[in-house]
Amino acid sequence: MPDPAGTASVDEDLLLERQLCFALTVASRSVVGAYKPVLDALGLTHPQYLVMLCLWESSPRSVRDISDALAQEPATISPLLRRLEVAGHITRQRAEGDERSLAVRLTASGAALRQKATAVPGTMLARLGLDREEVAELHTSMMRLIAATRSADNGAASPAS
Amino acid sequence: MPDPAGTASVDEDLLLERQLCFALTVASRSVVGAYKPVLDALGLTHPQYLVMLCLWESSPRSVRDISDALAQEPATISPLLRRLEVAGHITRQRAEGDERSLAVRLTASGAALRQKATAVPGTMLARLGLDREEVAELHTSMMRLIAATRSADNGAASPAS
DNA sequence: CGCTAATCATTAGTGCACTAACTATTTTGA
DNA sequence: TCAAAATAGTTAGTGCACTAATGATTAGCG
Repeated sequence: MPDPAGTASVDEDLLLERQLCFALTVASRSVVGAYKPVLDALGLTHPQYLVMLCLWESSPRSVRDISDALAQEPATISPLLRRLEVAGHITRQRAEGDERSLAVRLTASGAALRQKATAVPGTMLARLGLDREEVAELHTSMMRLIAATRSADNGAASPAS
Repeated sequence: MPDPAGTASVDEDLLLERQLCFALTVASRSVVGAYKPVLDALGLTHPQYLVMLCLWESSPRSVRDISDALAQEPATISPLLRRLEVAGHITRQRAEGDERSLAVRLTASGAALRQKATAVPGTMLARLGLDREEVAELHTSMMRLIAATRSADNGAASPAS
């Protein structure tokens, strides 16, 4: 059984491996955790903050539109929007042209929250001790990873059909 | 402290900002999602896979030991271990020396699963189209980010500006 | 027109991750 | 020695993220 050249790296891969996906999930959780005290001041969770960023860019948007922008399922966004409505930041009403679609719209309160949020990015850069250049590098790496998973989905999913 | 030179970039930051934390969370979800079909063949979720990696490295471990290794709360690990026990991969019994502690131990089934898991790292590298060098670079970036959040927790919490 | 397809949003159900509160064991120190 | 503090693990409760199924509305086509 023991292949001198190959099996040695297989065992190491089960360690190295842990560093790849593991470091990524820990980094994600850690960064989101670092946002928490800052976003607590706004009364938002991190996913809710991302939705608000979406709406601050353009206000009447459908659920599908938001879920596409955030790369999440509509089923994930739905209850999240309900909480934002309860908090008074958005309204939810059926769209005029298409009664299937929902028009998610900022309230005055939701629009006003944007002013307080303008301080968040700078605060986070300071907290993490990063400059914009480092952030840009990390962003590039993440986008490459995301693109890699997309090609993985398309290419390796079902070659037999 | 509104700096006149900086105010122009504040609006842009609310877009750029989204690229930082947002790209990280999307990348994390995407990579975990890419693992799913591979880990489904082992009957493991991604967090369960990480626990098994832990135990394949050393078998009788306490809950606290595992939770430290994975940087998660014991309350997160606890129900996860219960499912792994139901699946027959581990046993849970009180430690001999300290009745408070739990000895989490691989079963024969759990140890055997390691053989099938040895193929996972190579499969994932191929699926993502990455080589070990790129993985190493990404890992370095993630570790720097994680370290940055740790210093953020320690340093920036108390001094009220 | 009327019937079927497709689309939009929601709900049900599973599993993760966290905080806070709780039980059960040590460990400690007056 | 024996009560208080510390430690180990679990449970309750909230929120996210996903898949699959449901209900409601619109679009397409014979």
